[in-house]
Formats: sequence, structure tokens, C-alpha cells
Amino acid sequence: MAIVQHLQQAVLKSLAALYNNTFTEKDFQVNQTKPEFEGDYTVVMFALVKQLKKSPDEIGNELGHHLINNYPQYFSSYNIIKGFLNLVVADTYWQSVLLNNYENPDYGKKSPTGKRVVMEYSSPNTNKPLHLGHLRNIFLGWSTAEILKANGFDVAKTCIANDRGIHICKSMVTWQLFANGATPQSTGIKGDHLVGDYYVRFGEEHKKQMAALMETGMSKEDADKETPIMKAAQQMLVDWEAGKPEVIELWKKMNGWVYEGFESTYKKIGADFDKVYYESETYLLGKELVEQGLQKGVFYKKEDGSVWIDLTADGLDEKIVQRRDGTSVYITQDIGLAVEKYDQYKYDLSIYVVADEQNYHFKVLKLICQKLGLPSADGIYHLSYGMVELPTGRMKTREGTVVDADDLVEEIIKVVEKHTEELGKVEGFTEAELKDLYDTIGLGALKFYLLRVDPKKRMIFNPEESIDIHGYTGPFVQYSYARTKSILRKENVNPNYKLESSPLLKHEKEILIMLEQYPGVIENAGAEHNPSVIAVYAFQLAQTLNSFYNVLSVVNAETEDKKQLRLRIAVMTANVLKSAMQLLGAKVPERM
RNA sequence: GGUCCGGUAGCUCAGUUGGAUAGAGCAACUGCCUUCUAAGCAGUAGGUCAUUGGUUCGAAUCCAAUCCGGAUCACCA
Repeated sequence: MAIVQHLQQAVLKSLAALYNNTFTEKDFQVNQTKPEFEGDYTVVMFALVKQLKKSPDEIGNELGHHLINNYPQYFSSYNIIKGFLNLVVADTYWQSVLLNNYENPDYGKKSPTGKRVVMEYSSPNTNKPLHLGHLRNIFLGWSTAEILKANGFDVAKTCIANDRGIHICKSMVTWQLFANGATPQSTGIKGDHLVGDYYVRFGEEHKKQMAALMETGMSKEDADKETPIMKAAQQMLVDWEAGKPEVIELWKKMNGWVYEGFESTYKKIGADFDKVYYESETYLLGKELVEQGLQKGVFYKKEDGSVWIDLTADGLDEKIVQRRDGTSVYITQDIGLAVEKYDQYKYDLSIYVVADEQNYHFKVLKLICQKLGLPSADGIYHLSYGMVELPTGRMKTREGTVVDADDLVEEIIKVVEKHTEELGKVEGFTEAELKDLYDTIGLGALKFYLLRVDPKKRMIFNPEESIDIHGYTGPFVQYSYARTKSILRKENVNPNYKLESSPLLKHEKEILIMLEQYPGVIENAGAEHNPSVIAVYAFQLAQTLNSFYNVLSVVNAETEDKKQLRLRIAVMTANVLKSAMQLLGAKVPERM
């Protein structure tokens, strides 16, 4: 239990003892004490005033006195300023936290709860390469999965590959027309990029053909549907659904290229999945549920045969769930997949990492599942995140402003390499170690940059800032870690030494306070599904460490006792920094 | 138009769920490498918390209205 909870309990008991009155945690507030006052944690008295009919200072004095006398293991002194009861936490408490946990690499993580989570993330289309938006999605999904594991959940990571539909046919048709059989092998182009090139080419050809049609007097709307290349794509979709062998073969071949490309990107950035669902296999899943819904009266049929649900009573609209030709729409597939996932995982929580433009869709999805009475319904949770924009505005395929994931990763690693060489601190590294270091720092920078912002907020991606390595960045945290390791290479903890309880210095205590908060930070990040909580904490801990490092010497400490204390602080800080970065999906280097 | 999200320093973001004089990083300026890594530390400067009103001991935080920005409301996915 954290000191804040100890404090709350102690206050409750003290109030009961002093005033014979029952209170709850809501009747008073506990905050960290502002640095300009003496103390570590503060109890705010004002809310108690009315009930007790005493002045804040009077209550504070009585309460403070009682706490010191009855809980000397937690509190050593107090002072009152304008109704704020500031408590100094006993040095022995901080020391006990250190001694009990400093060697534990899993400090702060919870034991298994038996609850199961399905985390769906990435979920790309198989007609173009991954871009910056996917990176935010992937890092968020991965990190949130790690954070939930640290909170004791059993997490399965999944992905739905959007591998069918008209957009896929567009790149297929264009490849047939213009590629002359080009393959990733024959061109040396990564598979997902090759296919993406033909998807872009489709747009160009379509535009040209539209212009030609419009010159003959056709309207823009008609021309959009009537170009030969669009017709060919539509025909290909029909052929695909009919299972025409040569179309299926081409589809498999080109999707195969894309998957190879994705695989290499995933490997580079450290993402993986326990299970990949393919839309080509799941897109018919919701059909029987439509039938069930009709029987239950949840859905209704219009005269033309299309099937709908009326959600106006829930403040939403009417929503179609099956077209008049009997085919299912996007949301129907999602209902089917939710059931499929539930059958496989019996999850307590099913998280979808999807951009916030689909907030409405997921609200509808959950509501429909609930109305159908599906066991999968209540666990559905949309982890919604804001779009990534450039300083110049939204990324647009047509304008060629899409930031490619592979290019970006490569670029950042290159910058890190250049900077590292300039600093010249990497003597004695082998080629392989250097490469590994550049990857660690480059990816650390990128992941930290994309995760340090609250997911639900839109974020501006500034290319120069993303490769920054100073201040609130991944490399700053990594550097701090490397510093602790540098100390521990010179000197290590003597496990037989028994620490005395000498008074803690300011910088020692600051870092212990932060370390003590880590379990609460993990819990909070999990409850909020928010990795930025971890990023902020990791940065603050690193900052605290750097101040400590600057002011106090570990290896040449004033006394043996201080040296042993600080070595333990270094060990624990290293463990926590490493753990926090791991929760963000980033590694830490021993030297940099 | 309906619904949802956002507006905090020049820029990018925090703000412990209502507490003390609103904090970081970047950019600017001033110091600090002969001592465990200066990818660092210490400091200066920078604010009408979009606006107005309300709730109360106390509001960036809660409520209402207004302004600005974004998303969404397809027999697309």
C-alpha cells in the first residue's frame, strides 16, 4: 500500500478517535506538499470545518498531533499553514520502501487478476504501406497492452487485416495494367510499398480517364463511376467474391507481398500479434446475427428488404445493418467479429485501438451488441485517439504529404547515429552494438514522442521535434538510465551492509518519493488506458535522478552508509526507468 | 443543423479528478565539465488558463451561455 493510502486510513481512524464522528475519504483531500512548504504530503482541512464546527487550524493541530503520536512509523512531524496540514513522512518509511524493493525488476507490477483482455490494434489496409498514423496506433496498442499486463491482466494482441474490398482491387487492376509483372524481388522494392505505388497510380489513371470522359460532356459524378479503370476494379471485386481463380491468385500474391513488407516493419519497431483476423474470412460473420436480431425485434426490415436498427431513443440515428441485396455492411462484420473474439477468448474487456473519427461507429457497435444481448457486449471499449497532423495540416495521400513509417524510422535512426558520432562516447562498441544502440535510441525517441501526449488529443507531429533528444524525450530517459549503470559499473551494492537510519538529504528523499509512487502510476495508466501517464512519470523520475546525480556523489559519498544507500537508490531507479520504458515499448541502453 | 471532442507561456504539452503564488520541455538569455557520462545541472524571462456569468471557504478543473477549431451523422470501410 502506498503512503497516500496509509495516510488516508490513518486520518480516517484519527478523526474517528478524536471526534467520534464517521468520515469517508471524500471528506478530505490528500495532496503532495508544494515544494515551498515543509512536508511531503498535505491534508486539506476545509471540508471538515462544517461538520466539526472548529477552525481549520484547530482541527489541523489536533489531527497532526494525533497522527504523529499514533503513526510514528509513517509521520515524523507536521505544520499547519492556512488550513493545510503538512506532514513530514518518516525517513524510516522511505528507507523501508527502498530496502524492500530495490532489487525487484517487477516492482510496481500487480499479480495476475485472472481477467482477460483482447487488444486490437494496427489494423491496416493491405493496399498501401504503414504511415505515421499507424505508428501512433501501434505504439498505443502495444504500450497499453504492456500496461494492462503490468496491472495483472492476461492480454491477447490481435489485428484485423483489411484485405478485401474495392480498394484492394484498385491496386490489383493497376498492377495488371502497368506493372509488366514487376515483383518485390525484380524491383527491389519492399512489397507493401510496391503495392502502394500501384494504388496511387490507380488514382492518377482514374483522374486522367475522368477528364477524358468529362470532355465528352459527361458530368463529374457520372465520370467518377464510369472510367474504364474503375469499371475494371468493380468487375474484379465481383470476380473476387465469385471466387474466380485467377483473381484469387493475384489477390493472394499481392497481399503476400504486403504482409512481407508489414512483417519487416513490425519487426523493426517491435510489434507483434497473437492472432491476426482477416476480413476476407470474417466479413460474412454477422449475417446470422441479423436474422437473430430480426426475430428478437431488435432490427426491422424496410419494404425494399434492407434491415435497420432504430437508435433514436438512445440519441443516435437509424443505422443500416444489411443492404437490400442481402450483403452485410461494415458494422455487421464488426458485430460478427466481436462474437468470434468472445468465443475464442472469453474476454472481460475487448479494446479497439482506432482513431477518434470512428467514435460514433463504436458507440453504435456497443449499443447494438448490448441490444442483441451478446455476452461480448459490455466488455467492448473503444480506445480512441486523435489524428496525427503535420504543422501544415492533415496528411493527404493526394497531396503526397503522408509520412511513411519506414522512411520516418530510418530517418530518425540516421539522425541518432550522426549525433552519437559527434558526441564520441561509444568507444569500444562493436558494429553490431552500435547498430543496436542507434535502433534503441531512435525508436525510443519516436515511441516516446508519440506516446507522451494524451491519446485522446489530436497531436501535431513536428518532424524536427520528433528527432529531438533533449528535454522531455525518450533519449533523455535513456541517458539517465545509462548514468545509473555507469555508477553501478564503478561500484556495486554490498548486500551484507546493513543501512543505518541517518537523516535523508533533500535529493535522496525526492527520488525515493518518486520511486514510491511508481505502483500507483502503473495502476493509474492502466485504469485510464493512457501510456502518457507513464511517459510523464519516467521523465520526471529521470529529471529527479539527474539533479541527484549532479549534487550528490555515489561512489565518493561522504560515508560508507551514504554510499550504500545511494547505490541502492541507483539500482532501484535503474529498475524503474527500465520498467517504465518497457511499458512504453522502448528499450534502454547500458551506455550511450 | 444534431451529437461528440478540444481551446493553458511564442511553439509542443502536463496539471494528481475542486486546493496554497498555474507547471515542464523546446526556442531566447546567464552561469556550471580536472571529480560516478554536459544527450546533463542551476538560474532569468515568458500567462486575461478562449469569453461572460453562475455554484462555494476556494474554480484552469463543476454548471450555463457564447466564440473559435476538429471529428462524425453513407445501402463506404
